[in-house]
Amino acid sequence: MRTSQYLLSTLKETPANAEVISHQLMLRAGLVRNLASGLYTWLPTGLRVLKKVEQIVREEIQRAGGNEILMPMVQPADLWQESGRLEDYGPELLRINDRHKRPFVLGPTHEEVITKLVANELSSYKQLPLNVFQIQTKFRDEIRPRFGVMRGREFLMKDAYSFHLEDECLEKTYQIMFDAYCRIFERLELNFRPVLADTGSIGGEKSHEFHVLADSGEDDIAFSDASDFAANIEKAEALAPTGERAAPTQELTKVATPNVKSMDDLVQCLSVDLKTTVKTLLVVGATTEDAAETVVALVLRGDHQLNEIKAEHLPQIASPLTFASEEQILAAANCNAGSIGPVGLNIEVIVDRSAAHLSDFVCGANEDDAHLTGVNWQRDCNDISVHDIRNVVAGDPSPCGQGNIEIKRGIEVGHIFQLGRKYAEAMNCAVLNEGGKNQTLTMGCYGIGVSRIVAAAIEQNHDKYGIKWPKAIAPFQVAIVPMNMAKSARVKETAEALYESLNQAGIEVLFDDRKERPGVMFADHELMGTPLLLIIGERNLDAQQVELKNRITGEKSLIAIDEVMSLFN
RNA sequence: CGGUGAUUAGCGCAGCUUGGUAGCGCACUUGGUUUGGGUCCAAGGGGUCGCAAGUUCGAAUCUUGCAUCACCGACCA
Repeated sequence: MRTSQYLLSTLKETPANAEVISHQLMLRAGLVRNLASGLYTWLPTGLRVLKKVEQIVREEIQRAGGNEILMPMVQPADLWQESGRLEDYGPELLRINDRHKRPFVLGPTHEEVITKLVANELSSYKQLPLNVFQIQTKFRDEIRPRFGVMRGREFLMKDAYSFHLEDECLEKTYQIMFDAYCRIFERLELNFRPVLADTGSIGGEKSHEFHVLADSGEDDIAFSDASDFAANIEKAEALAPTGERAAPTQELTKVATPNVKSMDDLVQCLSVDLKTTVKTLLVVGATTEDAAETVVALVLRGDHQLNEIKAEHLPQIASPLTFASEEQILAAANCNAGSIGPVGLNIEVIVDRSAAHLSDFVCGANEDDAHLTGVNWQRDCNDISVHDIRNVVAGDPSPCGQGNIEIKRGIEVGHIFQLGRKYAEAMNCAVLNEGGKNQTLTMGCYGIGVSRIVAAAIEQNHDKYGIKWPKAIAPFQVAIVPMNMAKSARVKETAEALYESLNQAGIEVLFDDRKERPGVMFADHELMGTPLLLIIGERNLDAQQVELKNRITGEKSLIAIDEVMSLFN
């Protein structure tokens, strides 16, 4: 490709509304352009990268036994009615009507469509297991699209689905896909980790996320510093403190704490360690039939954070987790949010394991501007249940039993689930088993965010000059950069000849035939991240040499023109 | 959806407080100059100042409403 024929749209200045580095560089290097919130056009350079990621994903999923298909992006709402997700999925699901006013949705995922298809196509256990996938545009009407293509509303995703008669078989395919995912991210040369994950709205039993480690990531990942253990913080278990709880030594005392609204205020006011206090949060309880909305108290040590996922998994608590309103708080605790405590509270009290291990602690008195000190479980507050409801923090013992927790940020680029029979049951997806009886299938589902990977790769591979593509996904393998070609016939001749040979050899080469100054060309190629530059100038032509510059290492060397082609063998 | 902020040329911004009919840098076009790291000189083109209403002799500027975009929270590949 010659730059004179190429849509090379680089920007010198950073667009104002791009926050993270990958978004800035994708705009500056001319990979994408914004159309509307969360919607992006892929320009030639970006599309080249996207296609390469897509191809690597395709090859590895095929190697793992996947059959590629392509399902419509527009799906009848009826199907979603059938699975129950028309209501469950919420406003992220974009609903549309056709000209006959028939309801459709824009597919955010394809469990319904594929399950329906398989239900129709398969009739015997002999056809199992089956693994099918597609690489398709998805639409999710995200509440807040951000960070460019990292969280767009429209995005490219590889989604695979496997079907099995028995759970053991699903388990096997799950492992095969797990391995395929590892190979994919290895080929992409990304620094990634598989982590234990919550199954979220898709539902199911076992689940791993694949995260690319980067500070700009939106998820916190908990690692053990002594083993392979890694889990999304949503999922990472906070172990109960070891040893017996210390016996009470203090009297229960009410102290005045005027204007104390937050934990910080409390620590200031009473000069106590945050770790010897507890905070009490009121949330809406699970609604029972014909009963009014109830309120449940959650008690955490002052320095800990509530893990909303863990909390909403408890049967006593409404899902999604909802905090109690001011009126509900007043009604349940007789005070405002800053002074709630578990002592004498007339509602269900759920205490975190760490908070439950405290003795002689400080808490709200259920009376404005007052707290209790010297509080002790059992003696002062008895009717409680203890659960793990907090986020792990760095330094906690790892739940795997080895080492301590470290926390890093990650970008979720893949997610695999063992779905079980949820969709197969809803969509009536069954085959005849060996005994000639109808048997509902069990399913796995496996996603990869193809467009998100492009952004994630940049987050991990850039410097102050621009993108440093991993070789496997660079838009071009090499760029020819001639110095002052307009004035030097020799330079032009050499550049044209090299371009011709590289093209002949099927190497993706970008020939910078613009009439630009060298600095402009260097800057553009560095921004775009082409791994190799062939710099052709009068300076080295007498010796029949050209200069080779490696974008990744920054190394420069001279190479005989005759040797150039051998670089690509 | 809640909180915050923005919207003036393709991009980045100034002008708004104190109303008088729009400017800077980059990019673009033409001519010259320069040619191994974003040259320099000169001349040019390009703007319904997000939209609508109001106040006023007069609105980018003041008022009100709306829209869009972004940031912080809940969602997720």
